[in-house]
Amino acid sequence: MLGKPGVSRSTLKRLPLYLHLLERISAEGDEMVSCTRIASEFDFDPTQVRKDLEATGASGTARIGFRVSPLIFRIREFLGWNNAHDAFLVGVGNMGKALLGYQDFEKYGLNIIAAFDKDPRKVGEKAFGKEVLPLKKLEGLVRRMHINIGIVTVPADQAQEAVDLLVSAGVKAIWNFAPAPIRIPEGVILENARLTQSLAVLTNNLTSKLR
Amino acid sequence: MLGKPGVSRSTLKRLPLYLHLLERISAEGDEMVSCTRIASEFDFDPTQVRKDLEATGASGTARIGFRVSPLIFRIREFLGWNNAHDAFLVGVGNMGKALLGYQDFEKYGLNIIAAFDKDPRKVGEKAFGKEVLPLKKLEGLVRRMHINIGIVTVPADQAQEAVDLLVSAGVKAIWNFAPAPIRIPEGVILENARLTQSLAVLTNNLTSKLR
DNA sequence: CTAAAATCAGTAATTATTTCTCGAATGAAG
DNA sequence: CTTCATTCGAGAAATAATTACTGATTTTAG
Repeated sequence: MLGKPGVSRSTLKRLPLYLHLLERISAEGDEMVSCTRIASEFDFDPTQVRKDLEATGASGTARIGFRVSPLIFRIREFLGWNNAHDAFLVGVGNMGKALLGYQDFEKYGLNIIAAFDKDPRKVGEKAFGKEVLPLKKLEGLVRRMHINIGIVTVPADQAQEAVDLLVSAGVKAIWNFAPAPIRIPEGVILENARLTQSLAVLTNNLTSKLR
Repeated sequence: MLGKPGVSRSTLKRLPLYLHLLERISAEGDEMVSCTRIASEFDFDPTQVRKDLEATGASGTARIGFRVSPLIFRIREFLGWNNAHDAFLVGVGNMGKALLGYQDFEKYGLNIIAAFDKDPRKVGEKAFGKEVLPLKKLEGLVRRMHINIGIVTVPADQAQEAVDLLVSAGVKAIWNFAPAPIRIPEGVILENARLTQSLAVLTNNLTSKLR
């Protein structure tokens, strides 16, 4: 029902891929889908797809496959995307603004309520309909509004500071975009979303291809 | 000298982390560093760090560790970050703009030369000092300027189209930010930088923690 | 000069992840 | 009704990644 407790990171990262595909399939009117079909879209192994789906608690029927709509629901449920999580964002630079302007987070269960910045010139602005507040208001608002997620889009050298502030205010999870090693207390979730990691894979592949 | 040929994705993704740390260490004036120290910053296993560094072709001396500057150079060389790669970006939305405005790509060997967009209203603008050109100019310019990297920041339903255009123009690698399964011909490199994957890990961890 | 501690480097063991294999179920075709 | 092809599901095997172990090396301390 709830899906397995300890699912691997790799599986977790493939689930959104399946989800996007399933939504497209659903929009096209198909009601059933097989792991074979999903796998072929991504050049994955069908068994891998089946195991991934199994992890969410979904089950299919032989020869037919999975019903698309319940499968979508199960995956979203498993990822926690059916219920919105409120979040605060710290650091209204380019990346911060991009995230603030990203409409689709709603679909992914993420609701960025407000943004914070150190720079007084940025405070007071509205960025994509969201208010930019001074950092010193952060702590009180996190507590009062029971915010669980802090998104960190400040420069690397200010990242730990921003994280510490969010954590001490009571945030349960940090989504960090700064390229700096972050330390957090036991029990707080840290997820790093670092473009440089992805870029590293690309440029390494490219240079070894070119030489 | 050149580092091993087939290095795992996991290793490749840890290297930028080490690099950022090493640059900080270097800025603080330290000339030597041990794997033990690097590992402790990230709570990694020291052996893992040693193997990762080994993959770049670096070598250290017993009891002392690695010299910081040559190590930085080796990692950057291995990642292909010492020589700039020219890139075109397609899709000047929020994410596109964030990438265009990101100064630090220069450090990572990425040089975004120009941006392209379908929308005539966006064409002609300058986004962060870079010109926004109409899509129909893309093909010719890729060829003429020998652009190797295409960055795709269009909506999901236009992603394959944008990729096809870039690939047929001769781009060797695609850095895709759109949440859609992309098909590319053999020999072209595809690297997906999808925030939703990272978010999925976070929200799943958070919901299983909260329930 | 010797002993001790720290670290690299190479190898082995462990663990995690992916892929393969097989039996049962189901619908379609003849 | 029987046969066939497809798929799920469960477990086994294979592969990949991480972690542990051992010996060699080098500095520091006594």
